[in-house]
Amino acid sequence: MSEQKIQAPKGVSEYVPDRSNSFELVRNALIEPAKRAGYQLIELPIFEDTELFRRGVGESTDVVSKEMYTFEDRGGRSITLRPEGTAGVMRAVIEHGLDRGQLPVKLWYAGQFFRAERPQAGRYRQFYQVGIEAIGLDDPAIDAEVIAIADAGFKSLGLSKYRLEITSLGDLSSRAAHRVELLKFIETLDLDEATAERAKLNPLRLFDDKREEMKKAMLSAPLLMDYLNSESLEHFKMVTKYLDRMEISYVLNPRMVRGLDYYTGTTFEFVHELLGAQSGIGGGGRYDGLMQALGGQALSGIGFGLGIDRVLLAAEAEGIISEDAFVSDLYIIPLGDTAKEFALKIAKDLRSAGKTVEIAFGDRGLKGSMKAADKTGAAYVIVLGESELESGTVELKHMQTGESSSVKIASLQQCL
RNA sequence: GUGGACGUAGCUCAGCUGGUAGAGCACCCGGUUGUGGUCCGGGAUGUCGCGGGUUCGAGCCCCGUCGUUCACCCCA
Repeated sequence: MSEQKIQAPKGVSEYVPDRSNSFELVRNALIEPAKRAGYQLIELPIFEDTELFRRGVGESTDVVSKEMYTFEDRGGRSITLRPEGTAGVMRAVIEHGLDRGQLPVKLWYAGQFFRAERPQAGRYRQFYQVGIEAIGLDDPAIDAEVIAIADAGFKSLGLSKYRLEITSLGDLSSRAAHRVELLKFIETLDLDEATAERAKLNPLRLFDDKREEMKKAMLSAPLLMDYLNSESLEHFKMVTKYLDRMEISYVLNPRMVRGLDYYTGTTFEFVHELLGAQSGIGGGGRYDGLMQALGGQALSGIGFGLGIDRVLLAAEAEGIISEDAFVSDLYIIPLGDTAKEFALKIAKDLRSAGKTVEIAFGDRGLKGSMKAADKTGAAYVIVLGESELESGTVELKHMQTGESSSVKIASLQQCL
């Protein structure tokens, strides 16, 4: 009688071999450009005080109002599994006084995030992101560089079927002016109950409605872009100028909507063409009031979050990723117990010299072991038997050509 | 949260109008005793997601449940 199988919780994304190789490749590719731009790792807890997200992300957002994994810990504290990265980073920056040194503070992170949504292709309850934050200066050149870093990650993977959309959400005064006009406009529309409810929470949301009739109705809606004050407009123009200079192509999307309340000014999104409804592979923007809202000084910041799961899906959709990432330099087949002892020792020494070495375990016979060696894709194979142990010499077989040569065990390292 | 589709060996799937399960790939063993990828032969494998119900009898019908998937919503 076997026990009932336990399944993974609903909607989590898991990566097991061989696909995990692709996952690792994607994650590292997305991190690398940030490191090269001088960003440093910040490793943070996966759960935080619930209040952090209420204040940081915004009470009115869907993320906070209905998608958080919140629970009480044993001390009666309200804890929430992080639904996004920026709020936690800001909390840590303030708590550790990182903003007291030279600005901007430049940080990167990678890890899993949690949102209790209905799962769908590219949308999971536990998902992975790589993100960066540049805090403390509102130089538009930083905005451009942040965008360039994200773009470089996608490009290094070979992605091409995506586009960068950017806009500016302006500063608080620009937004307030626009909001008045937008609300006036929305009043003239005949909305169903659910849509009216959404409009109440965030009128900008209506720009994102997928229904044709709504798209049409919103065509004549007042655009935030047209309400930017001179400062905001100037900042945005500089950002696009820098992007042009770096030859990063983008499309202006004055109807872009973001789901987190803290965004101000420069805002962007990377959209992939081959993905389904969940086509955003990354996005981010500037946030002016966030640090202050969390009890820190009034510094601005900008950052992005890139979805590793979705970038992997996109890379697979473009057919630019292969799973066979792991290949050993040498595969050792020991015949007999004494040989096994030597195999372990040889493998250990070669590994500490930087070689990737595998051993055939389980006494399965030479033929089976050769098959196993073949499957791992190892470059070379040696068989360790009595005669080899006596002579201290092995036949080093190159698997692709099938040719082999006699090599002293002591000098294996130089031959791999 | 709302609506639709789906859930059979590790994987991809077949299974006619209900009669207690199959293919391909993968896996293991062997093809004269120490050398792989091809070929040939042999083999193991499933509480047909789970729980109820209808029926003489259910993988096929009904209900529930869990999960997957697609769209909405939202977003990475």
